[in-house]
Amino acid sequence: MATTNIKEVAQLARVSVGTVSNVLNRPEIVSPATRERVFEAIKKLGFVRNEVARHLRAGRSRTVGLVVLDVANPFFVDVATGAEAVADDHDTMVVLCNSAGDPGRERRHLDQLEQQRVMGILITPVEAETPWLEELVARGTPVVLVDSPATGLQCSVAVDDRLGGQIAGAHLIERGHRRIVFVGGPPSIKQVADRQAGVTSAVAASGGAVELLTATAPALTVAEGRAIGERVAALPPAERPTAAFCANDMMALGFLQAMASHGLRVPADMAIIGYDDIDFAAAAAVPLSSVRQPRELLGRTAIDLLLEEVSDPEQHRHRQVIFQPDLVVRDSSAPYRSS
Amino acid sequence: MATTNIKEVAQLARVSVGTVSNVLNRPEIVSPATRERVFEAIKKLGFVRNEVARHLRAGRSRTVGLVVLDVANPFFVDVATGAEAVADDHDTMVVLCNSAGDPGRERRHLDQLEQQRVMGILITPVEAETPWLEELVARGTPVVLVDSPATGLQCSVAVDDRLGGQIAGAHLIERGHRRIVFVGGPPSIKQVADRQAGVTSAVAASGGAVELLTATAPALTVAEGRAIGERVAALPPAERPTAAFCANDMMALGFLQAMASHGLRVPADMAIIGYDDIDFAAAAAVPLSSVRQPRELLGRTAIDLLLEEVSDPEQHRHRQVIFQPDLVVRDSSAPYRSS
DNA sequence: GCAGGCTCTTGAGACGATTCAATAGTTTGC
DNA sequence: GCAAACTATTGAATCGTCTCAAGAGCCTGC
Repeated sequence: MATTNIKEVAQLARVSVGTVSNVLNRPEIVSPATRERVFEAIKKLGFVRNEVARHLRAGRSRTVGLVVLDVANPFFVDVATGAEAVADDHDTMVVLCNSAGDPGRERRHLDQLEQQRVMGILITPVEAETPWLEELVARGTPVVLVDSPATGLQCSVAVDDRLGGQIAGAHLIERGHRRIVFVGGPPSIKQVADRQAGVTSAVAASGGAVELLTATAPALTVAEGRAIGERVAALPPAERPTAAFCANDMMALGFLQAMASHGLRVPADMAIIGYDDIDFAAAAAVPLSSVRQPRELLGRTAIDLLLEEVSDPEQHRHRQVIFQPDLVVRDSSAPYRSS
Repeated sequence: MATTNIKEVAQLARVSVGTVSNVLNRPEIVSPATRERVFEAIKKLGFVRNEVARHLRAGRSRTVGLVVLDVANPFFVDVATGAEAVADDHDTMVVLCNSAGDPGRERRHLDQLEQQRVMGILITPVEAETPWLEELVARGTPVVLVDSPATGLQCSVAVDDRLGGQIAGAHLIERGHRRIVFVGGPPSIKQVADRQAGVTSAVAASGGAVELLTATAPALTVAEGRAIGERVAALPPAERPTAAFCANDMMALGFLQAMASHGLRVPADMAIIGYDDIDFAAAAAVPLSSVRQPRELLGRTAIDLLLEEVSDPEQHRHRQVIFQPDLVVRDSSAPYRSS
């Protein structure tokens, strides 16, 4: 451990600790000669500031927690990248925490972050109901919900998932599909529920001509997408849907793999549309159509809101920012032709 | 900010701060009645321990920094996942930092981590020469090099990249390729240099029958892989290599996309082999052959070494752990047939 | 020569939790 | 009944830094 402290520096430079602190924080008020001596002592001892002590004194840290549902999902990595870009400009550190869709892990991370007195937390919650979060906010840690609209208790940034689902559904229906499966995850995740509601409303708008099936998995991963794909592929052709709308691209990629391994052609036998438009979607076996979200912008906006709240808590009014998704059509949802 | 402190709890429970601390840390030595009163006060006030103060007092934290070359590369996400799994079992937090291949960013992250007095740092350095790192170690922060063999100054975990390159090269040669391009990144990155050395030695072993070209990019990303792919695709067919060995899967995916957009068939016109075997490699347009590394195991082993060093610095001897890569053959490197 | 105004520097008191020697109170053993 | 042993609690010191009121010099102007 770098164990040299400001006191040793002060001794070596023959000044008081207060002066060393001044050299570090307001060098202009220290005389050049003294400043030089202090710098030399710092260098000689290899002194490194103890940020922990500074925080304790200051009462607040320059760290923001970002709790995401799945670090393995590039969507969240992009959100994090956006947030970090802004944080960098504000001398702030972002610590990335992975709840992996597990409320227990989420809670442990939140506890840890609160105990560390982070400046604030950006979070994509596992569940729609978030009593811990509300307590945490009540105790004074600012929170911004990411990719999940808030109830007014705090700020949030989100993309209109209902609209996204609707766009995806309308697209598949327009392409001639009459039997569509929604490949989703736990409906407790707000985004999943909304996307499902969106596709459901698109189907309803078709006036009964289109049938919507639903498959749910415990997590939005490639493996779960593949598992559902296996089950769908195993259906007798007459019962099998001709198109799948997946709750995210990870699932879509897994679903796509299952189609391939069962000899089903995409999009001829099965059209697929994903969600998020992660970079890997375009590089997939069959380039994936997907509902695109402004990933980095979500992260940037979230931390902007947080920094705004922190810098002027009195003036701050909570805001709910909502972005629009848009559809990226690639090969996986080419027009339906009955074989 | 959760601003209630141990003192207020003590007042409300009508005990001393020492007793509150005891309730928190050694509840068994406090009488049940007192303990209960303190718990009630804690609950009533919504008291949350200040980890910063604990840390200051204790002098050491329960946090480990993990500095990676590229968070957008799932390889590193998997390494991080492995490390976090072990950390979880030791009540330790992993802070993920992204150097993005930029020495400046790397240095800023290292400074930050040192100032926060983290327990130790796991890092995949941007450059082979690492003077800052050595100073950091000299000042007392334990460091474990990840995916990069150390010089003996500290522990390291790595995969034999030279062997990996050799395996990939031998495989392509065995498949009949006589003109191979190495799609690499900055040679300052040790892994890249080693993989290149490996393929070079495989080519040398062929006794002059095989020609090896080299393309380098400033970063190991999908975009850079695509850019190199564009250049290679533009070569006259006679000069064009028939196989590409990419420094990692991200580049391979980009390279693959470029082939597709130029109408070159993989593997008929161009065989491709990647490195890392990330999950997306199997889901690519043409499933990618790749040199597999034990990704999570790297992370687990790295933090194991770190925890070992921290828990008993006297006894600890630095170790260099080296794993073996193995080849995963998929469609992208099917046998070469002259068109 | 001295008041008043500078410029630097100092030193003490937070910040919030932990630790430990000291103390008060209770039980046990004989 | 009293010393010894034990239990429960206290209070002060400590970790490393920052802040700020106060002080020490020094200069300037009259």
